[in-house]
Amino acid sequence: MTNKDKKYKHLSECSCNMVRKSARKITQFYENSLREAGIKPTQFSILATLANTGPIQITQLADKLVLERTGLTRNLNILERNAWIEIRPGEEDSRQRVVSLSRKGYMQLDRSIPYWQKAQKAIAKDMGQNTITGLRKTLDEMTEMITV
Amino acid sequence: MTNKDKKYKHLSECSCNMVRKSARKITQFYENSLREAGIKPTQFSILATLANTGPIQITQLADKLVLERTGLTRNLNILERNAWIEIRPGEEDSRQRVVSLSRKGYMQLDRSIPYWQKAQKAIAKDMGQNTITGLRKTLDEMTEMITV
DNA sequence: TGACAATAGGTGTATATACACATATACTTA
DNA sequence: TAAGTATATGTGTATATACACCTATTGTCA
Repeated sequence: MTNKDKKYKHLSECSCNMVRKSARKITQFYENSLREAGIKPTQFSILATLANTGPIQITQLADKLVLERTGLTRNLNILERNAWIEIRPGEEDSRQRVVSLSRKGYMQLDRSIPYWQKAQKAIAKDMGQNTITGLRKTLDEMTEMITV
Repeated sequence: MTNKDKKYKHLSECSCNMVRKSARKITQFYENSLREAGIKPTQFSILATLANTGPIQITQLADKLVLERTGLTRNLNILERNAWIEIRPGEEDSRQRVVSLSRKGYMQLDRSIPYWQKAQKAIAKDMGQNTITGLRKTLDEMTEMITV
């Protein structure tokens, strides 16, 4: 191996790339799983979060989802177009917009859950539930740790 | 807790979302780190891979990067616009296009490496090198395992 | 060798994501 | 209370990513 080869070898150990690679793969897998339900993973995660939080303002929702606020806005546009969510102004602060699941949104979420569960189980079976649990812990720590 | 609450609680354990959340965070971190070098993490990883492989055809490169081929094409357009890479037709098979790093591409890569290293070290310091190594192993397994 | 399958690659279109900047409303304080 | 600051959100623009579909070339086999 020449010096030149060595010089670039370690670049393949990029921590950023390792996570993104996996993210691409697992996203494809969940997209395939959810396709029949007519929903994308991002959209699913937003509906799921809304089902748990109830009505919530945009900045808070973005924070919960670890999603850039302006990115969330465009995601919400899609959900609103599908009538899965309702957005109304904040009652006390008119700058705010409060997002909530619509009846149709709950129906879409309920319809999607079995497909999501199938994907969840497939991953857990392949990797082992313990591995997944450990992975979640490590990734959550990483997500918490990084302050951008 | 009502039944309704319970019903949606487990959705927060989505394996897809846990990886994507981390991917967003760490991407932001590396984007910030690399900004001064004038390069994005995706672009950096492509240049780095090219530095290791030498001239390589597009499908093979996409495979190495675990990147969807058509997505790679658009990435390559940007790199070509910056004159960091050269693309020429395959010598034996004229359907192929062979990608290689240009002199300017090597220079850009070399200029970027210190910024990348700083990010790498920051993550390793925060998480612990052992954790990172284990994480890489698990994520690589996951990436390998998932067949879309 | 001509028809058809296989392969390499690009384009159309939609969603996802990021950041810089713009706007509107609320708050604070001199 | 007017001026300046802080907060909540949206828009412009670029990159990232996915899939369905299209084209061009190559390979195969009757």
